[in-house]
Amino acid sequence: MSLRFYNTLTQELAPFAPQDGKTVRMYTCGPTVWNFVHIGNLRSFTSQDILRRWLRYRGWELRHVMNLTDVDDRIIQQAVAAGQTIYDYTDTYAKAFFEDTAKVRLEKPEIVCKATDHIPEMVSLIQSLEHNDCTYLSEGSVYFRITKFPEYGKLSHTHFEGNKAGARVDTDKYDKENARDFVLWKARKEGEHFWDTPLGAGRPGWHIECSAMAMKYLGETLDIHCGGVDLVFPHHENEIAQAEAATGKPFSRFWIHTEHLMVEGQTMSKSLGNFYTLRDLLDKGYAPEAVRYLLASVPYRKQLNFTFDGLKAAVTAMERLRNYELRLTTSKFADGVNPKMTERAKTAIDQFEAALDDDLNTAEALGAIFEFVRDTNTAMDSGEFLAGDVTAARDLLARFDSIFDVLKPTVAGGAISDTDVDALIAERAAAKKSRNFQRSDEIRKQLLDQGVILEDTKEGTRWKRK
RNA sequence: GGCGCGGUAGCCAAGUGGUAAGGCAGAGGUCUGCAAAACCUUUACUCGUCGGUUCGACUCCGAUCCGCGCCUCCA
Repeated sequence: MSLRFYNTLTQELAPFAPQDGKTVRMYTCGPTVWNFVHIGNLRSFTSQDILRRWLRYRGWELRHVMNLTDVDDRIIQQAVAAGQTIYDYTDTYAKAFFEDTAKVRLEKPEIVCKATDHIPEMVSLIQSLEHNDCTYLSEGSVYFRITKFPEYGKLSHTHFEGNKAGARVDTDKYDKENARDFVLWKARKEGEHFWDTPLGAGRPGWHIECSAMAMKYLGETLDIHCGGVDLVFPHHENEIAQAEAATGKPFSRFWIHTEHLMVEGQTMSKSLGNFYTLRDLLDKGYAPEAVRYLLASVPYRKQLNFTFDGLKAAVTAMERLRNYELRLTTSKFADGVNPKMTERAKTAIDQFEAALDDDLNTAEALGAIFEFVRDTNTAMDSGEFLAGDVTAARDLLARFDSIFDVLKPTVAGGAISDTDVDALIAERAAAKKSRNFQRSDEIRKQLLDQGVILEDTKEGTRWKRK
């Protein structure tokens, strides 16, 4: 079976290939840079990172655009409260966003773009819509008239009633003709940041930035557009309306949405006290890779229930894989190649690839890896795993890690150097030889305090960082 | 009310018309100066509930209960 994804637009699993047969043009809705990234955000961004990596694994080139929303109501409020310009205010969080996402090893999209750098593009798109008679002016703001876009609702599969202007709503009482109409350009308000444009002084509505920037960098029809499920309506529905009413072409071929994350079975919210930023978790001592592992391990279309027990389980599971890699690289195996092992590795690769091809089934992909690990560990114990089998096993791990990226520990700055570790291990070996176990254990304890774990094996002592 | 996602062992979770992957936790064992690591055995006669279709369903159909999300800028 070929690579396929679930498309929100068609509500079906469909084979995927980029429209030009070469480069995937993908747009993901990035963060609103008004706060530190939380684990709910990170769930979405992690699933998009897995998608990125899998598309490349499958040989496609990638042109991935992600926006930073750096102007909206909250930002304006917060910036005013902090006595800063919106630029200074959002800069802090934009920087923090990339620091945080780098820690959980999210690849940076090929193009990252800020809303405030694309005001002319947005204005121009709104003008196209004006030209197509899809807009109207009300109290200085420009609105999109959804009656001009009959397909409105096709993404969220909603049939909106009462689309006839004035039929059910006394338009005189409202600034919109229809309750579902949405603002493209907001008239300037006293004390708010604004731009002087042909549309008048004001600032962009929420949705227009994505349509404008996506089309600027990716053309009128994207291959994939991603976001969290909460964005299906109204955000993505409105993006479609704006883009398609302007161009007359499909805005995106695939719409891929990540389900929400819950915390201890409940919606994550500040008021429930179960709201966690990545920084909160790292402050509690969890490795960023463990967070990544946990977020990646549940398929993206399933709600993920985040718990600290789950995070601890992720730590252990990840360590199991790292221990396996360590064993693979440090153990000595008898010469030769066991065809059974070669075959076993091939099966694992097939299963791994089939799982991810199937709408990024990460849980099943992990299952394939763990089964392989168990089987080959057993073979190592029994002596059936030979030196010539190491390459195939390492190749599988490399394929796995090119997607999951959790095997290499994050080494803190100022950590003890490899040579110092080796020197202490040598001293400990001497102590052990003279049966000075007190000194031997002392060294192990000392290294442990510095985040280094020693393991004695038949072939000598091996070590790893915590 | 409308739209959508889901209910599988203590927890997380895959799967499928043919008799329940994997991870974590638990129990017992092997190995071991100790500690790890690793392996073995063990933990769902059962897949929310009730009907139906079928030789056979957890998997298909119907009904029903429960959880979650969206339907006013929250990933």
